[in-house]
Amino acid sequence: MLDLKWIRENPEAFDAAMQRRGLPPQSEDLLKVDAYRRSVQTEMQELQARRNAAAKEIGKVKASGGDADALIREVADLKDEAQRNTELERELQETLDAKLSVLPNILADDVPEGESEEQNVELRRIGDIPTFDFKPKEHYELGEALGLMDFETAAKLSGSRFVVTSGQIARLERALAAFMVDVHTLEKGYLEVSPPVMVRGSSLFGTGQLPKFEEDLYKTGEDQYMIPTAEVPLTNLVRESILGEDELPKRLTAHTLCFRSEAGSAGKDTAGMLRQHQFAKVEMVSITTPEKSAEEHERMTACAEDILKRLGLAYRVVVLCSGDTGFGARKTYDIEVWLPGQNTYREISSCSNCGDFQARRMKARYRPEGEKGTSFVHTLNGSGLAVGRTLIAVMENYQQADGSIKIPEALVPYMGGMTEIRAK
RNA sequence: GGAGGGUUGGCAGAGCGGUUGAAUGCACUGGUCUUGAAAACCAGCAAGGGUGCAAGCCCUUCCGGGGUUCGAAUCCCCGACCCUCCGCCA
Repeated sequence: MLDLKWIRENPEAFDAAMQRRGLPPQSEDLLKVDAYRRSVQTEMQELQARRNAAAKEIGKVKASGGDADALIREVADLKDEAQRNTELERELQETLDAKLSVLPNILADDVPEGESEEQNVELRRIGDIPTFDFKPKEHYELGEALGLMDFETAAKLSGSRFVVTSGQIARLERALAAFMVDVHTLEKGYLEVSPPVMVRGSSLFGTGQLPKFEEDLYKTGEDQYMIPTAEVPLTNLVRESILGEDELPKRLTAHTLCFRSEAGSAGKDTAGMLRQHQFAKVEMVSITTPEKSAEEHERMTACAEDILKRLGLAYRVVVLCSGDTGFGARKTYDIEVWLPGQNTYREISSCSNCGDFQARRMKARYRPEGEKGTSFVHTLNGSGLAVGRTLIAVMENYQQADGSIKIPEALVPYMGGMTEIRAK
């Protein structure tokens, strides 16, 4: 949510910011409603003040045994007027909220201009792309040949975009998640959290998935949804709270399942387990001060990168351009891992600095040391990493000519000492 | 699912329908004292919003929404959540 006061004071900057998002200028429309709302509010407050004063007066008169009838009649009139005013004010407030809640975050100054992912800017490539003296297969070919990955049965059970893994592939996925969480908690200072994977609408509003992106979510009840990412419960952990500056930064990580309806991506990545309705992800969330959030963004991205480095996977980091940056983010780094089977880089992590955008929506504040009052915290989130996609990457990058898969060294302890997966 | 109890400021915890935005304690901030610190003592300390150059003034908020009343944290109704007991159950 954007700061209306800021829009009021910087209408041109606001319109320019929206233009970067491909949206028409709308400060005029917004501020018109805002000005009207405030005039109604001021009027209402004056009525209220008069009513309060009269009510107190009545109390005094009555206490001293006087006759307060005239005053009582006057207040009754004020009340009707105030009622109508309140109604109008509420309508205007709702209009304003509806408009504000679908406006995307203001992009950071250093986000490159561009319309689509084509204009994302590559920042660095790390690791050596592996070479094969045979044609590398895609993960699902490998998995099916091993008899440990079954899409047809999954479709029978659940429909398209599901998979059943088994045996050492299932174990490998579990090992990956455990490895990631261990690195983040034992080495990077994140607190492991096991949050609910079903949340209320208000939580989704807080992180920005609602009201705009409801069709991407699975709804399980009147006001209950499956989470599309653990960013939602983790970030909402601080909703409606006022933290001490000494509690920041808060670094949280969780290994959870995520659920996405993938509405609108029909026909995209239909083969294999690249794009599923249900997938595992290790998520990182940081709650920081405004001064520290940019630095924290780099740190978080480095934490995600470190997982790839330790798995010996080649990757590149891109900064998303203005047209590709998500609704709630000021700036986003995508990490793309090399997939030999596809002969290309594919997204495996996305690290975003949301600034105070989510904090404003969920009223998450802190007390800056040495200052009076409170400020909104900054929130960041990043995958560290998408577990299913990491499984894909390991399978494809560590495949051997006979269809077996070597286990990356870092994972061997998590695989009970096993060094490769091969068909029996 | 059935019965009852609860939800008050950063936390704990009072609160008769009428100057209660809310006692008290803790925490926090400033000061006195001290070589320094601790302790003790004194003082300050809710959030959001409107208006104003400013000082300030005003409004809202005691889980949320309705209602009663001249006036509600206090009374009534609905909802959410929490707790206890019973039933069912992974």
